[in-house]
Amino acid sequence: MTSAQPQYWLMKSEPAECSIDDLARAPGQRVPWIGVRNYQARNFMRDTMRVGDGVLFYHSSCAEPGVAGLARVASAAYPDPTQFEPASPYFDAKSPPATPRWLLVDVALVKKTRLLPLRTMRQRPELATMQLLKPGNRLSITPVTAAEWAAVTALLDAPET
DNA sequence: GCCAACGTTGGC
DNA sequence: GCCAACGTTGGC
Repeated sequence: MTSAQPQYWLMKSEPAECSIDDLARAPGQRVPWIGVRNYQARNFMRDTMRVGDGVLFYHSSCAEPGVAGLARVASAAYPDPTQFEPASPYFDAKSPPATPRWLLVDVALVKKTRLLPLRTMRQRPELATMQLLKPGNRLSITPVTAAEWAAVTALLDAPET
């Protein structure tokens, strides 16, 4: 079974670090997803993501958290260079250079959308299954089902109410 | 700034 | 391998 079903993800980014506008201004409208230091999120990038997977680009830790755009996975996983940069906040002294602990993928812009606020998402029963909305969720990368993706993109396309 | 949730660390 | 302490996330 090699046929690839489309896969979808939600990826959190602090807009003070990299906003949807920063992504739109980046060379090739593409950025390396630096800074993931959680094994579960790393494993998603390393083991499950494929080039072309859909990404909900989510703004976290900001005044208006929510989905700010659509993107796609643009590379296979490769070592996150910031783990070896002592001046970086993402430096990890324990990561062996020969077998880097932390990986990343490149993410490319598909389109900036209007903001779909977290508070709105919480009100939509069709989104209730999203891992993002589960109590205590902190994972910065979570899988999104095809049904959830369809529901989110439908809300983004719908006129604001 | 608070705090709940939860992942990681390290002593034993 | 247990588990308490600690650190981080991230909404509010």
